[in-house]
Amino acid sequence: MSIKKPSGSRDNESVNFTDTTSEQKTLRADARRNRERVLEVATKVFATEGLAVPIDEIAGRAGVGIGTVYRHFPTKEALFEAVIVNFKQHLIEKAEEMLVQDDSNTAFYNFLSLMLRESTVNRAIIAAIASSAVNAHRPLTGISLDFQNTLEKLLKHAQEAKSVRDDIRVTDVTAILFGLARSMEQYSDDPELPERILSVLCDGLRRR
Amino acid sequence: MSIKKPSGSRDNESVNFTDTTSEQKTLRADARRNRERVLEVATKVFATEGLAVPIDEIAGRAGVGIGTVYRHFPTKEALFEAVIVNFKQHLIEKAEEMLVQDDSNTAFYNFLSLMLRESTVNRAIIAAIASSAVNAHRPLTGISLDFQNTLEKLLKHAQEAKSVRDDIRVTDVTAILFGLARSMEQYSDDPELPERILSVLCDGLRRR
DNA sequence: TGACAAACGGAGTTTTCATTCCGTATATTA
DNA sequence: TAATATACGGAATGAAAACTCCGTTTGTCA
Repeated sequence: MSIKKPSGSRDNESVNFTDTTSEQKTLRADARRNRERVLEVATKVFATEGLAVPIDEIAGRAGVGIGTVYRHFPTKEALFEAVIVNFKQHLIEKAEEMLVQDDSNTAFYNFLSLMLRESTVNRAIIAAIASSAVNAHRPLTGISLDFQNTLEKLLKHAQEAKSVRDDIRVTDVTAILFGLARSMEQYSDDPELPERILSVLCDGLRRR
Repeated sequence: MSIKKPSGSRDNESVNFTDTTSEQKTLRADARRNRERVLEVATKVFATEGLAVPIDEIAGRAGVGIGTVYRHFPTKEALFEAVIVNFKQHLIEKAEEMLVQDDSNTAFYNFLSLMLRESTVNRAIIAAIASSAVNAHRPLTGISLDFQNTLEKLLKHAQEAKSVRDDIRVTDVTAILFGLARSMEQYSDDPELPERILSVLCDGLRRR
Protein backbone atom coordinates (compact mmCIF):
# COMPACT_ATOMS: atom_id res chain seq x y z
CA MET A 1 0.00 0.00 0.00
CA SER A 2 1.22 3.57 0.35
CA ILE A 3 0.99 6.24 -2.30
CA LYS A 4 3.94 6.62 -4.59
CA LYS A 5 5.19 10.15 -4.48
CA PRO A 6 6.87 11.46 -7.60
CA SER A 7 9.30 13.71 -5.80
CA GLY A 8 11.80 13.04 -3.05
CA SER A 9 10.95 12.00 0.52
CA ARG A 10 10.99 8.29 1.12
CA ASP A 11 7.53 7.14 1.95
CA ASN A 12 6.88 5.90 5.45
CA GLU A 13 3.37 4.68 4.82
CA SER A 14 1.81 7.14 7.15
CA VAL A 15 -0.75 9.52 5.84
CA ASN A 16 -1.36 12.99 7.14
CA PHE A 17 -4.64 14.56 6.32
CA THR A 18 -5.59 18.14 6.56
CA ASP A 19 -9.25 17.31 6.93
CA THR A 20 -10.29 20.10 4.66
CA THR A 21 -13.97 20.77 5.01
CA SER A 22 -14.33 22.74 1.82
CA GLU A 23 -17.60 24.41 0.92
CA GLN A 24 -18.64 23.29 -2.52
CA LYS A 25 -19.85 25.75 -5.10
CA THR A 26 -22.41 24.62 -7.66
CA LEU A 27 -20.99 22.09 -10.07
CA ARG A 28 -22.26 21.39 -13.51
CA ALA A 29 -24.59 18.38 -13.53
CA ASP A 30 -22.18 16.05 -15.30
CA ALA A 31 -19.39 17.17 -13.03
CA ARG A 32 -21.29 16.32 -9.90
CA ARG A 33 -22.29 12.98 -11.34
CA ASN A 34 -18.70 12.10 -12.21
CA ARG A 35 -17.35 13.22 -8.90
CA GLU A 36 -19.77 11.02 -7.10
CA ARG A 37 -19.11 8.06 -9.31
CA VAL A 38 -15.35 8.35 -8.86
CA LEU A 39 -15.69 8.55 -5.11
CA GLU A 40 -17.96 5.54 -5.10
CA VAL A 41 -15.62 3.45 -7.21
CA ALA A 42 -12.58 4.57 -5.24
CA THR A 43 -14.26 3.57 -2.01
CA LYS A 44 -14.96 0.09 -3.29
CA VAL A 45 -11.56 -0.35 -4.88
CA PHE A 46 -9.55 0.91 -1.93
CA ALA A 47 -11.59 -1.27 0.37
CA THR A 48 -11.02 -4.45 -1.55
CA GLU A 49 -7.61 -3.95 -3.09
CA GLY A 50 -5.85 -1.45 -0.94
CA LEU A 51 -4.15 1.78 -1.79
CA ALA A 52 -1.82 0.46 -4.44
CA VAL A 53 -4.39 0.61 -7.20
CA PRO A 54 -3.32 3.10 -9.88
CA ILE A 55 -5.49 6.11 -10.55
CA ASP A 56 -5.78 5.05 -14.17
CA GLU A 57 -7.68 2.01 -13.11
CA ILE A 58 -10.03 3.86 -10.83
CA ALA A 59 -10.73 6.24 -13.66
CA GLY A 60 -11.32 3.34 -16.00
CA ARG A 61 -13.70 1.54 -13.69
CA ALA A 62 -15.57 4.74 -13.07
CA GLY A 63 -15.89 5.25 -16.80
CA VAL A 64 -14.14 8.63 -16.82
CA GLY A 65 -10.77 9.90 -18.01
CA ILE A 66 -7.78 10.35 -15.74
CA GLY A 67 -8.07 14.08 -16.14
CA THR A 68 -11.52 14.02 -14.66
CA VAL A 69 -10.38 12.25 -11.55
CA TYR A 70 -7.65 14.81 -11.12
CA ARG A 71 -9.96 17.74 -11.63
CA HIS A 72 -12.06 16.59 -8.71
CA PHE A 73 -9.28 15.32 -6.51
CA PRO A 74 -6.02 17.16 -7.07
CA THR A 75 -3.86 14.27 -5.89
CA LYS A 76 -4.31 10.60 -5.21
CA GLU A 77 -3.99 11.34 -1.56
CA ALA A 78 -6.83 13.82 -1.76
CA LEU A 79 -9.02 11.15 -3.30
CA PHE A 80 -8.09 8.77 -0.59
CA GLU A 81 -8.74 11.38 2.02
CA ALA A 82 -12.22 11.93 0.67
CA VAL A 83 -12.91 8.22 0.94
CA ILE A 84 -11.66 8.10 4.49
CA VAL A 85 -13.62 11.13 5.60
CA ASN A 86 -16.77 9.45 4.35
CA PHE A 87 -15.90 6.29 6.12
CA LYS A 88 -15.14 7.93 9.40
CA GLN A 89 -18.42 9.74 9.19
CA HIS A 90 -20.06 6.36 8.89
CA LEU A 91 -18.20 4.99 11.88
CA ILE A 92 -19.05 8.00 13.99
CA GLU A 93 -22.71 7.57 13.22
CA LYS A 94 -22.59 3.92 14.15
CA ALA A 95 -20.87 4.76 17.39
CA GLU A 96 -23.40 7.42 18.28
CA GLU A 97 -26.17 4.94 17.64
CA MET A 98 -24.56 2.45 19.96
CA LEU A 99 -24.09 5.08 22.64
CA VAL A 100 -27.82 5.64 22.62
CA GLN A 101 -29.15 2.14 22.10
CA ASP A 102 -26.74 -0.14 23.93
CA ASP A 103 -25.87 0.12 27.62
CA SER A 104 -22.48 1.51 28.56
CA ASN A 105 -21.19 -1.95 29.34
CA THR A 106 -21.55 -3.19 25.84
CA ALA A 107 -21.52 -0.12 23.60
CA PHE A 108 -17.76 0.08 23.66
CA TYR A 109 -17.24 -3.59 22.97
CA ASN A 110 -19.85 -3.63 20.27
CA PHE A 111 -18.01 -0.86 18.56
CA LEU A 112 -14.68 -2.65 18.74
CA SER A 113 -16.36 -5.68 17.32
CA LEU A 114 -17.82 -3.66 14.50
CA MET A 115 -14.47 -2.15 13.62
CA LEU A 116 -12.68 -5.47 13.59
CA ARG A 117 -15.37 -7.16 11.58
CA GLU A 118 -15.38 -4.40 9.02
CA SER A 119 -11.64 -4.52 8.81
CA THR A 120 -11.67 -8.05 7.48
CA VAL A 121 -13.44 -6.88 4.37
CA ASN A 122 -12.41 -3.26 4.14
CA ARG A 123 -8.79 -2.41 3.85
CA ALA A 124 -9.48 1.27 3.89
CA ILE A 125 -10.65 1.11 7.47
CA ILE A 126 -7.12 0.43 8.52
CA ALA A 127 -5.90 3.59 6.92
CA ALA A 128 -8.82 5.36 8.49
CA ILE A 129 -7.72 4.33 11.92
CA ALA A 130 -4.12 4.97 11.07
CA SER A 131 -4.86 8.51 10.08
CA SER A 132 -6.30 9.02 13.53
CA ALA A 133 -2.99 8.15 15.01
CA VAL A 134 -2.03 10.73 17.53
CA ASN A 135 1.16 12.12 16.22
CA ALA A 136 2.14 14.26 19.17
CA HIS A 137 3.70 16.58 16.64
CA ARG A 138 0.54 17.23 14.64
CA PRO A 139 -2.62 17.43 16.72
CA LEU A 140 -5.79 15.97 15.29
CA THR A 141 -8.29 18.15 13.50
CA GLY A 142 -11.58 17.89 11.65
CA ILE A 143 -13.18 14.54 11.30
CA SER A 144 -10.22 12.70 12.78
CA LEU A 145 -10.72 14.68 15.92
CA ASP A 146 -14.43 13.97 15.90
CA PHE A 147 -13.71 10.31 15.50
CA GLN A 148 -11.32 10.30 18.39
CA ASN A 149 -13.77 12.18 20.55
CA THR A 150 -16.47 9.69 19.81
CA LEU A 151 -14.20 6.81 20.63
CA GLU A 152 -13.24 8.58 23.81
CA LYS A 153 -16.87 8.96 24.78
CA LEU A 154 -17.44 5.24 24.32
CA LEU A 155 -14.35 4.44 26.32
CA LYS A 156 -15.22 6.80 29.18
CA HIS A 157 -18.69 5.37 29.51
CA ALA A 158 -17.30 1.86 29.59
CA GLN A 159 -14.77 2.85 32.19
CA GLU A 160 -17.38 4.53 34.35
CA ALA A 161 -19.45 1.37 34.10
CA LYS A 162 -16.33 -0.41 35.36
CA SER A 163 -16.18 -2.65 32.33
CA VAL A 164 -12.84 -1.40 31.10
CA ARG A 165 -9.75 -1.01 33.26
CA ASP A 166 -9.13 2.63 33.78
CA ASP A 167 -5.49 2.98 32.93
CA ILE A 168 -6.45 2.53 29.29
CA ARG A 169 -6.39 5.62 27.06
CA VAL A 170 -7.94 6.33 23.71
CA THR A 171 -4.54 6.12 22.14
CA ASP A 172 -4.17 2.60 23.39
CA VAL A 173 -7.47 1.68 21.86
CA THR A 174 -6.58 3.28 18.58
CA ALA A 175 -3.22 1.57 18.54
CA ILE A 176 -4.65 -1.82 19.30
CA LEU A 177 -7.46 -1.46 16.83
CA PHE A 178 -5.10 -0.34 14.15
CA GLY A 179 -2.78 -3.23 14.70
CA LEU A 180 -5.36 -5.92 15.01
CA ALA A 181 -7.34 -4.66 12.07
CA ARG A 182 -4.20 -4.79 10.06
CA SER A 183 -3.51 -8.37 10.98
CA MET A 184 -7.06 -9.59 10.42
CA GLU A 185 -6.58 -8.75 6.82
CA GLN A 186 -3.58 -11.09 6.64
CA TYR A 187 -5.19 -14.09 8.20
CA SER A 188 -8.53 -14.08 6.54
CA ASP A 189 -8.53 -17.85 5.99
CA ASP A 190 -9.74 -18.91 9.40
CA PRO A 191 -13.24 -17.50 9.83
CA GLU A 192 -13.21 -18.02 13.61
CA LEU A 193 -9.97 -16.16 14.12
CA PRO A 194 -11.49 -12.71 14.42
CA GLU A 195 -13.85 -13.99 17.10
CA ARG A 196 -11.06 -15.43 19.18
CA ILE A 197 -8.91 -12.38 18.84
CA LEU A 198 -11.74 -10.11 19.73
CA SER A 199 -12.44 -12.14 22.81
CA VAL A 200 -8.81 -12.03 23.86
CA LEU A 201 -8.84 -8.29 23.40
CA CYS A 202 -12.06 -7.78 25.34
CA ASP A 203 -10.95 -9.98 28.21
CA GLY A 204 -7.71 -8.07 28.34
CA LEU A 205 -9.40 -4.72 28.43
CA ARG A 206 -11.82 -5.63 31.18
CA ARG A 207 -10.71 -4.61 34.61
CA ARG A 208 -9.05 -7.35 36.56
CA MET B 1 6.63 -0.40 2.78
CA SER B 2 6.53 -3.14 0.18
CA ILE B 3 8.96 -3.77 -2.56
CA LYS B 4 8.26 -2.16 -5.88
CA LYS B 5 8.13 -4.79 -8.56
CA PRO B 6 9.19 -3.74 -12.03
CA SER B 7 6.82 -6.03 -13.89
CA GLY B 8 3.07 -6.49 -13.63
CA SER B 9 1.24 -7.73 -10.52
CA ARG B 10 -0.02 -5.03 -8.23
CA ASP B 11 1.73 -5.23 -4.93
CA ASN B 12 -0.23 -6.43 -1.98
CA GLU B 13 2.45 -5.82 0.60
CA SER B 14 2.70 -9.41 1.55
CA VAL B 15 5.98 -11.18 1.16
CA ASN B 16 6.38 -14.82 0.31
CA PHE B 17 9.69 -16.37 1.04
CA THR B 18 11.02 -19.61 -0.30
CA ASP B 19 13.36 -20.01 2.63
CA THR B 20 16.16 -21.25 0.47
CA THR B 21 18.87 -22.82 2.55
CA SER B 22 21.59 -22.69 -0.09
CA GLU B 23 24.92 -24.33 0.47
CA GLN B 24 27.63 -21.74 -0.11
CA LYS B 25 30.67 -22.57 -2.20
CA THR B 26 33.94 -20.85 -1.36
CA LEU B 27 33.82 -17.14 -2.08
CA ARG B 28 36.77 -14.98 -2.75
CA ALA B 29 37.85 -13.10 0.37
CA ASP B 30 36.64 -9.69 -0.80
CA ALA B 31 33.37 -11.20 -1.91
CA ARG B 32 32.67 -12.72 1.47
CA ARG B 33 33.59 -9.48 3.18
CA ASN B 34 31.27 -7.47 0.95
CA ARG B 35 28.40 -9.88 1.30
CA GLU B 36 28.64 -9.71 5.03
CA ARG B 37 28.87 -5.96 5.07
CA VAL B 38 25.83 -5.55 2.85
CA LEU B 39 23.80 -7.88 5.00
CA GLU B 40 24.85 -6.03 8.09
CA VAL B 41 23.94 -2.64 6.67
CA ALA B 42 20.68 -3.92 5.25
CA THR B 43 19.72 -5.31 8.63
CA LYS B 44 20.29 -2.01 10.30
CA VAL B 45 18.64 0.03 7.58
CA PHE B 46 15.56 -2.13 7.26
CA ALA B 47 15.19 -2.15 11.01
CA THR B 48 15.28 1.59 11.39
CA GLU B 49 13.79 2.84 8.16
CA GLY B 50 11.66 0.05 6.85
CA LEU B 51 11.59 -1.66 3.51
CA ALA B 52 11.21 1.43 1.36
CA VAL B 53 14.91 2.24 1.34
CA PRO B 54 16.32 1.99 -2.20
CA ILE B 55 19.01 -0.55 -2.93
CA ASP B 56 21.25 2.25 -4.14
CA GLU B 57 21.34 3.64 -0.67
CA ILE B 58 22.09 0.36 1.01
CA ALA B 59 24.90 -0.11 -1.47
CA GLY B 60 26.14 3.37 -0.74
CA ARG B 61 26.13 2.96 3.01
CA ALA B 62 27.84 -0.39 2.70
CA GLY B 63 30.51 1.23 0.56
CA VAL B 64 29.96 -1.05 -2.43
CA GLY B 65 28.43 -0.62 -5.87
CA ILE B 66 24.87 -1.55 -6.76
CA GLY B 67 26.14 -4.35 -8.91
CA THR B 68 27.81 -5.94 -5.93
CA VAL B 69 24.62 -5.97 -3.94
CA TYR B 70 22.83 -7.61 -6.83
CA ARG B 71 25.50 -10.21 -7.34
CA HIS B 72 25.05 -11.42 -3.79
CA PHE B 73 21.32 -10.96 -3.59
CA PRO B 74 19.61 -11.36 -6.94
CA THR B 75 16.60 -9.25 -5.98
CA LYS B 76 15.74 -6.80 -3.27
CA GLU B 77 13.38 -9.35 -1.87
CA ALA B 78 16.18 -11.87 -1.63
CA LEU B 79 18.21 -9.41 0.39
CA PHE B 80 15.32 -8.79 2.65
CA GLU B 81 14.74 -12.49 3.00
CA ALA B 82 18.32 -12.99 4.09
CA VAL B 83 17.88 -10.35 6.76
CA ILE B 84 14.70 -11.94 8.00
CA VAL B 85 16.12 -15.43 8.10
CA ASN B 86 18.91 -14.15 10.33
CA PHE B 87 16.46 -12.43 12.55
CA LYS B 88 14.20 -15.41 12.92
CA GLN B 89 17.19 -17.48 13.80
CA HIS B 90 17.89 -15.03 16.58
CA LEU B 91 14.32 -15.18 17.83
CA ILE B 92 14.27 -18.95 17.79
CA GLU B 93 17.43 -19.04 19.86
CA LYS B 94 15.95 -16.64 22.37
CA ALA B 95 12.81 -18.72 22.60
CA GLU B 96 14.74 -21.93 23.14
CA GLU B 97 16.68 -20.24 25.91
CA MET B 98 13.47 -19.18 27.58
CA LEU B 99 12.02 -22.66 27.26
CA VAL B 100 14.94 -23.98 29.25
CA GLN B 101 15.50 -21.21 31.76
CA ASP B 102 12.04 -19.88 32.56
CA ASP B 103 9.15 -21.91 33.89
CA SER B 104 6.31 -22.77 31.52
CA ASN B 105 4.10 -20.15 33.10
CA THR B 106 6.29 -17.29 32.11
CA ALA B 107 8.35 -18.47 29.13
CA PHE B 108 5.55 -17.77 26.71
CA TYR B 109 4.80 -14.34 28.10
CA ASN B 110 8.43 -13.43 28.28
CA PHE B 111 8.74 -14.24 24.65
CA LEU B 112 5.74 -12.11 23.69
CA SER B 113 7.22 -9.31 25.67
CA LEU B 114 10.54 -9.69 23.90
CA MET B 115 8.90 -9.60 20.50
CA LEU B 116 6.88 -6.53 21.27
CA ARG B 117 9.78 -4.70 22.80
CA GLU B 118 11.97 -5.46 19.83
CA SER B 119 9.27 -4.34 17.48
CA THR B 120 9.37 -0.81 18.79
CA VAL B 121 12.89 -0.43 17.53
CA ASN B 122 13.01 -2.90 14.69
CA ARG B 123 10.64 -2.49 11.83
CA ALA B 124 11.89 -5.58 10.13
CA ILE B 125 10.54 -7.76 12.88
CA ILE B 126 7.07 -7.01 11.70
CA ALA B 127 7.82 -8.33 8.28
CA ALA B 128 9.44 -11.30 9.92
CA ILE B 129 6.26 -12.15 11.71
CA ALA B 130 4.19 -11.36 8.68
CA SER B 131 6.16 -13.79 6.59
CA SER B 132 5.21 -16.47 9.07
CA ALA B 133 1.59 -15.87 8.30
CA VAL B 134 -0.10 -19.15 7.70
CA ASN B 135 -1.40 -18.82 4.23
CA ALA B 136 -3.44 -22.01 4.02
CA HIS B 137 -2.56 -22.04 0.36
CA ARG B 138 1.19 -22.08 0.83
CA PRO B 139 2.32 -24.13 3.81
CA LEU B 140 5.29 -22.87 5.78
CA THR B 141 8.76 -24.18 5.12
CA GLY B 142 12.32 -23.72 6.27
CA ILE B 143 12.98 -21.23 8.99
CA SER B 144 9.44 -19.92 9.00
CA LEU B 145 8.29 -23.36 9.90
CA ASP B 146 10.94 -23.66 12.58
CA PHE B 147 9.84 -20.37 14.00
CA GLN B 148 6.25 -21.42 14.09
CA ASN B 149 7.13 -24.71 15.71
CA THR B 150 9.09 -22.94 18.41
CA LEU B 151 6.23 -20.58 19.06
CA GLU B 152 3.92 -23.55 19.21
CA LYS B 153 6.12 -25.25 21.75
CA LEU B 154 6.02 -22.16 23.96
CA LEU B 155 2.28 -21.92 23.59
CA LYS B 156 1.65 -25.62 24.35
CA HIS B 157 3.73 -25.45 27.49
CA ALA B 158 1.88 -22.39 28.65
CA GLN B 159 -1.43 -24.03 27.93
CA GLU B 160 -0.45 -27.18 29.79
CA ALA B 161 0.55 -25.03 32.71
CA LYS B 162 -2.94 -23.57 32.49
CA SER B 163 -1.65 -20.07 32.00
CA VAL B 164 -3.11 -19.56 28.54
CA ARG B 165 -6.69 -20.37 27.57
CA ASP B 166 -6.70 -23.43 25.44
CA ASP B 167 -8.81 -22.38 22.51
CA ILE B 168 -5.91 -20.23 21.36
CA ARG B 169 -3.89 -21.44 18.40
CA VAL B 170 -0.47 -20.48 17.11
CA THR B 171 -2.08 -18.64 14.27
CA ASP B 172 -3.93 -16.46 16.73
CA VAL B 173 -0.71 -15.65 18.49
CA THR B 174 1.02 -14.84 15.24
CA ALA B 175 -1.85 -12.66 14.13
CA ILE B 176 -1.97 -10.78 17.39
CA LEU B 177 1.77 -10.35 17.57
CA PHE B 178 1.89 -9.14 14.04
CA GLY B 179 -0.87 -6.67 14.63
CA LEU B 180 0.38 -5.33 17.91
CA ALA B 181 3.94 -5.10 16.69
CA ARG B 182 2.67 -3.12 13.79
CA SER B 183 0.86 -0.71 16.01
CA MET B 184 3.78 -0.18 18.37
CA GLU B 185 5.69 1.24 15.48
CA GLN B 186 3.01 3.83 14.80
CA TYR B 187 2.59 5.14 18.28
CA SER B 188 6.12 5.28 19.44
CA ASP B 189 5.64 8.60 21.23
CA ASP B 190 4.17 7.29 24.46
CA PRO B 191 6.84 5.20 26.15
CA GLU B 192 4.34 3.50 28.47
CA LEU B 193 2.08 2.40 25.66
CA PRO B 194 3.86 -0.87 24.93
CA GLU B 195 3.59 -1.84 28.59
CA ARG B 196 -0.12 -1.23 28.73
CA ILE B 197 -0.78 -3.02 25.50
CA LEU B 198 1.29 -5.97 26.54
CA SER B 199 -0.58 -6.20 29.78
CA VAL B 200 -3.93 -6.08 28.00
CA LEU B 201 -2.75 -8.83 25.72
CA CYS B 202 -1.47 -11.04 28.50
CA ASP B 203 -4.61 -10.61 30.56
CA GLY B 204 -6.65 -11.49 27.55
CA LEU B 205 -4.71 -14.63 26.81
CA ARG B 206 -4.84 -15.97 30.33
CA ARG B 207 -7.60 -18.41 30.97
CA ARG B 208 -10.70 -16.96 32.46
C1' DT C 1 55.00 -12.45 -10.25
C1' DG C 2 52.01 -13.33 -14.17
C1' DA C 3 47.70 -15.28 -15.85
C1' DC C 4 43.00 -15.31 -15.35
C1' DA C 5 38.76 -16.37 -13.16
C1' DA C 6 36.07 -14.03 -9.91
C1' DA C 7 34.34 -9.61 -8.35
C1' DC C 8 33.63 -4.98 -8.73
C1' DG C 9 31.30 -0.37 -9.97
C1' DG C 10 27.96 2.30 -11.71
C1' DA C 11 25.98 4.23 -16.03
C1' DG C 12 22.11 2.89 -18.56
C1' DT C 13 17.60 0.42 -19.24
C1' DT C 14 13.05 -0.55 -18.10
C1' DT C 15 8.84 -0.33 -15.72
C1' DT C 16 5.36 1.71 -13.13
C1' DC C 17 2.79 5.46 -11.79
C1' DA C 18 1.38 10.11 -10.42
C1' DT C 19 0.39 14.25 -12.45
C1' DT C 20 0.06 17.93 -16.27
C1' DC C 21 -1.67 20.00 -20.46
C1' DC C 22 -4.46 21.17 -24.05
C1' DG C 23 -7.50 20.33 -27.81
C1' DT C 24 -12.38 18.74 -27.87
C1' DA C 25 -17.07 18.19 -26.12
C1' DT C 26 -21.07 19.66 -23.55
C1' DA C 27 -24.11 21.82 -19.85
C1' DT C 28 -26.05 26.20 -19.05
C1' DT C 29 -28.29 30.35 -19.87
C1' DA C 30 -29.78 34.22 -22.26
C1' DT D 1 -30.21 27.86 -30.42
C1' DA D 2 -25.93 30.27 -30.17
C1' DA D 3 -22.19 31.73 -27.05
C1' DT D 4 -19.32 30.46 -23.60
C1' DA D 5 -17.70 28.96 -19.38
C1' DT D 6 -17.11 24.32 -17.58
C1' DA D 7 -15.70 19.76 -18.01
C1' DC D 8 -13.91 16.11 -20.33
C1' DG D 9 -10.34 12.58 -22.17
C1' DG D 10 -6.10 10.71 -22.52
C1' DA D 11 -1.48 11.30 -24.73
C1' DA D 12 2.69 13.07 -22.94
C1' DT D 13 5.83 14.12 -19.09
C1' DG D 14 8.72 13.22 -15.21
C1' DA D 15 10.43 10.84 -11.43
C1' DA D 16 11.60 7.05 -8.64
C1' DA D 17 13.50 2.58 -8.31
C1' DA D 18 14.58 -2.11 -9.45
C1' DC D 19 17.59 -4.51 -12.18
C1' DT D 20 21.16 -5.39 -16.27
C1' DC D 21 25.47 -5.16 -18.65
C1' DC D 22 30.06 -4.68 -19.54
C1' DG D 23 34.51 -2.63 -19.20
C1' DT D 24 37.76 -2.48 -15.25
C1' DT D 25 39.96 -4.20 -11.06
C1' DT D 26 41.66 -7.61 -7.88
C1' DG D 27 42.33 -11.96 -5.25
C1' DT D 28 44.30 -16.47 -6.01
C1' DC D 29 47.35 -19.87 -7.29
C1' DA D 30 50.93 -21.96 -9.82
